[in-house]
Amino acid sequence: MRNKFLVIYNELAGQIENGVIRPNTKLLSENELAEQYKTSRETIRKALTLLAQNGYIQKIRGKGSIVLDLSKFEFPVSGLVSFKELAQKMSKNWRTIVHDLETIYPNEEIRTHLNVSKKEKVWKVVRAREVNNEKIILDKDYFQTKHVPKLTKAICENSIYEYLENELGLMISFAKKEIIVEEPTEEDRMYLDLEGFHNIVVVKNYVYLNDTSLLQYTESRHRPDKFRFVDFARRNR
Amino acid sequence: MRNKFLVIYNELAGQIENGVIRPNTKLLSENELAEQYKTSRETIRKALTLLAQNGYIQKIRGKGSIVLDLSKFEFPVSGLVSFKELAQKMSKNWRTIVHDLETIYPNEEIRTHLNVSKKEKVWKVVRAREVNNEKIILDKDYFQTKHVPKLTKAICENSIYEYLENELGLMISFAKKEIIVEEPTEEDRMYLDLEGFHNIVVVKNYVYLNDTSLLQYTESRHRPDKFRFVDFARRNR
DNA sequence: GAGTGGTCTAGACCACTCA
DNA sequence: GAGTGGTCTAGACCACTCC
Repeated sequence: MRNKFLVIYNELAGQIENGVIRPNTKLLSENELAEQYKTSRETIRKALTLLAQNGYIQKIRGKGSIVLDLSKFEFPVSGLVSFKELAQKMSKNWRTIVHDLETIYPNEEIRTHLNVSKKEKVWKVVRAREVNNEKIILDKDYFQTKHVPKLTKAICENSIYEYLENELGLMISFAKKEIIVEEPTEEDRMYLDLEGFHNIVVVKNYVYLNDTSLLQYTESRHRPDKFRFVDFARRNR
Repeated sequence: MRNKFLVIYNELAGQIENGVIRPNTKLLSENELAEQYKTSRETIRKALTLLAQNGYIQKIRGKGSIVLDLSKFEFPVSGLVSFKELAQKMSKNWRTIVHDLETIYPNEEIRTHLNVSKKEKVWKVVRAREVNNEKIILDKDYFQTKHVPKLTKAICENSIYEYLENELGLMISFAKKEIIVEEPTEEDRMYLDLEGFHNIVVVKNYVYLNDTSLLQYTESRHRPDKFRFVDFARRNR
């Protein structure tokens, strides 16, 4: 992290999170910050733009940058967050149970989702997520074998994301999420503690790499009472 | 719209949408674009960054900017989109039925959501949304009266957002969305065609103005079979 | 009118990709 | 090594807010 603007971003973000810079106060002006960090104003602006995009501040022309009250916006987890990160943040007791881990010749549905040919094998991973002794999420993942040569039970029980990014060096760049509600399937009833719920919240997730190729298709199937999705949206213009 | 980078953004976005620039091809390089538009490279970069953020292109260092296949990512409506915009985009038959339009002294729940005092009145608007002759969404809106002095049935039947932004000149800057699933209330059963569904998808929406003050709290209650939410997330770094 | 953030410039150096 | 996008600079002018 030798990017100047990232260093400044992280320092300011940390100070806001720790209350060193208090909500509803104004940040130093861009010119003052440029002087303080001995850098150009454009670099400061890059850091502040990031802060604004991530919900730390609100920039107001002619006035300054106001520090937002983070506690009002807890967990803008919209983006790309793994179950492990999330579970740890909420400091819950959690466990992952791997029900299936194999390479398969995909059926037509998966082929269209993953955009692969009949002849290509894909990884299929089925995992149940248990939080506070209740199995409430069923994750069905499909990966391109050309990007993921090896996968073990241990990796699936920990975090596949960590493995892909840190071990394999894959660069995940963007994802498309779709949220819908369905009837539970037999598989849902088998692997989850459904307790009579009549619906399942399905989060379909398409994960793309830096070179725009599709890496993964995931269906995350949530028990409706334990589902919560938070999104933080800014007007672009 | 005299911002150079916005003009360039809109021109390129339009060309991508209309297929003039085809998916999976490369954009001209930043230097070439700077020359073509007779501007500096940083300005081109601003336009391209916006294109990338909105899912039009993927920038790859050392290679170039690849045009993404928009049809794969239809409707990245995540952000701040009104029901009217959405319904018109899907070109469905739609209708809005206003069930309630009044100013009230808010109860405690609304007071915490809107962060107002006991003495302040707020607007309460209850509307059912009918699409293809089925009432599938119940919208409950609460507005600060200090920002919205007047509100009529006609406005509520059309688009409150349009009124706030175009008539009142309010500058909406960001919103926090929360999606959960609940049991239907009596009100849901009364105003919606629930047809035996046991759950309601609730989208809670907090809308903030440019000066960081809270304008509106909305609960959008969807029949689960007609609910669909699409989100497009980029890794920030 | 002083100060703020928003836009724009022309140039520099870097890290990366690909032939 | 030529070309690409990523970062950074120092300076300019603008639109806006507030006194």
